[in-house]
Amino acid sequence: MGTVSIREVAARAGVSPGTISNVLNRPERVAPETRERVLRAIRELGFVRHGSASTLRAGQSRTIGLSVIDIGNPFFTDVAAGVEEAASELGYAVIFGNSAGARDKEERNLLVFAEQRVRGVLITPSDDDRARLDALRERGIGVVLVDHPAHRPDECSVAVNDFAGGQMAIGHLLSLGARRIGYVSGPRSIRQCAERGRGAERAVAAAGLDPETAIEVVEAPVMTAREGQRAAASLLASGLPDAVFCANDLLAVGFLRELLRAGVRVPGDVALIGYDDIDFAAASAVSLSSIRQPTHRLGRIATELLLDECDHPETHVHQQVMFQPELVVRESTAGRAQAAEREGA
Amino acid sequence: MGTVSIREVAARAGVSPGTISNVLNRPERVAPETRERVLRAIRELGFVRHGSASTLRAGQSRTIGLSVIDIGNPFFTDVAAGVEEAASELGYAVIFGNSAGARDKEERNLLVFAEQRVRGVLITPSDDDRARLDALRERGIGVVLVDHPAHRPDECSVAVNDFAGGQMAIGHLLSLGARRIGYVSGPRSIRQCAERGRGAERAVAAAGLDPETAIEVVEAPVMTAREGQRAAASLLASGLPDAVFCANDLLAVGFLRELLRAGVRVPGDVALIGYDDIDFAAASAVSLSSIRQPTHRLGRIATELLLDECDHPETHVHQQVMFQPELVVRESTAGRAQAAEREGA
DNA sequence: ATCTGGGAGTAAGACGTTTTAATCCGATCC
DNA sequence: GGATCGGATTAAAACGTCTTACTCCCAGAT
Repeated sequence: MGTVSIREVAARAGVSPGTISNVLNRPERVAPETRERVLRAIRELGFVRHGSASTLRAGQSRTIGLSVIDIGNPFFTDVAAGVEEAASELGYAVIFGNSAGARDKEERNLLVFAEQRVRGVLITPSDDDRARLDALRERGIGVVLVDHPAHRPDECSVAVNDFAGGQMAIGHLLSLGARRIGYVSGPRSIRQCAERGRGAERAVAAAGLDPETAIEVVEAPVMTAREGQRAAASLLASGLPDAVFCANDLLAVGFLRELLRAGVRVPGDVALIGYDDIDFAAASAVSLSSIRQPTHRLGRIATELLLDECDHPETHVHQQVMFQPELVVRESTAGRAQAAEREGA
Repeated sequence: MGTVSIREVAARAGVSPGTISNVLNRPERVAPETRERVLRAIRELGFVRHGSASTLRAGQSRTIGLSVIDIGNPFFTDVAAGVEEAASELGYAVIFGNSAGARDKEERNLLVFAEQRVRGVLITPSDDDRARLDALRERGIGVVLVDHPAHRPDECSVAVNDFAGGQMAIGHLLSLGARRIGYVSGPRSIRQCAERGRGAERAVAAAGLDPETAIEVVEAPVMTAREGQRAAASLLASGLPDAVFCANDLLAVGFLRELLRAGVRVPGDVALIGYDDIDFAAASAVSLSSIRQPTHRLGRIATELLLDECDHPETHVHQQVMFQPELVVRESTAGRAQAAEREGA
């Protein structure tokens, strides 16, 4: 087999196996010319360290696990890209699992992570059951929650303030003069959707309106463009509000399309705002206002927190990072003047 | 530490460690009631097999590596989802790396895979250098090319016929009566773009036209919606063709947007077709015709081929799977009658 | 009664690395 | 010149699992 061990490298360089290990892990303890000789031998023999042997003996690996709810969703894709980037820079490999929102698949992912003795786990939990995560921690595996604020002070989390995002979206629509507002939500069982909805209600109340009457909620079973279209159709039938807030951009894109096809002008007749600010938001027929989340950074920070927790447990302080989302105004909610200005540009 | 070894399970169940290993790996060799006793002990102690120890001793792991060019691209995301799904079903974990098209990052990914002693590697190579892949094979690590046809009979690959896709797209535009056609390409250095372009030329030639004059090529430096808009602006200035083929849907979406904003009717004035059939294709202002690729299946099949190669090297026959893409006609190229019919629906 | 065969389980030695304690050796100090 | 020190290196024992060869024991055949 083409598999070269540390022992053969040692023989070639005329030193003991322990020295090879030192060159690999604490090069400063090895005399420069010995080190050089060893590195040459490594190169010549094409030696690659056996990660499993290393993990076994050292008791800790250089891998982390990432379990997300839906890799097909651009939001999670961006997060994953951030994770991969940061992990790779810090010398860690990423084992990746898609839970698809299914509890048992999530559990399988965690089992695989435990078997691989990953250093830590990044997870967007699909429910509020923390027993499994605590079980991991007892095994010495760090856990950081992603896009899910921690309830407890003894765990790290990185999330974006969905409540504020909801407020922000509705505040913007109100500032345009809207008084009757539609909220196209995903399943309320999804924490993010519920939070955004609560934020929306708060904003309406703060403006002195009654949330019960000012907001009309449509709950879509899944957050896809198709469901957005369907929601639009149903609102078209029952009477359109002044403005609409969709719980994500996929819904908003579908919603927009149905409006345009029905001859409704956006933002003239109805103002529309989405959530996530995915790439397509800027590219749709009427460019879409949205609430931007720092997705890539979310992934990066989560990874850095996790590895800090793992590598420096004594100095590490648990943090519940909460990013603020950001309003991005485009044509779908631009005032007439702004719209005209943009058309000209 | 919360780490329970096979030995403690053995003590609890009153058997030897070897028997635990047998229960885990060849349960049929163990008497039913002993097996039951062992499984109970495993449950009670919360034992989780140490994957690294297992890999070290057995000489082979239950992980595969996946290196893609751009995880932000929905095409690769879908492929990755297919890979994860298949691997998970077959009991394998996926280590994931994003090469971002950079040679050195790709190399780093492969090094990590080699250190982890992955069973095999799925890779969309960013260039044609096969030396590194052959080096992996010499180490006993299987390799399957993804979205890249193999040049040699001794390796597996899974790809989609880009040449045929280009032909198909242009054939469709020609059948609508188009005679001057624009091709908005990505960088020609990307194999897929070049192939689709070659297919386009062939289709034009087959129709008795001169590719040189019938096709106007615009080469975008990156394949984003923004670049699509820019390409549209430049064609608007220099005179629009009858129909346009974009090398992917991101370009097409941007292109479409710019046309609509300029008051050009689609498909009335210009017919437009994209490539990939991403979710948004159906949801854009004028729903977009496109060339669909079986992305998810691409990932699945690649994984299955890889694991077949790894698990049954003696019976495995190398395959170069070439999927055929599929034309999806929507409004952006629909004939007037079809368009009217769809509006009604 | 002895032998044979086979099913069930065990003992012990790898796998390749890391790490601890020990060794070696030349330089420095008194 | 002997003792001491400290840097560089080594020997050897782990880490947890799998696997090979072996033992044990009982059922069935002779």
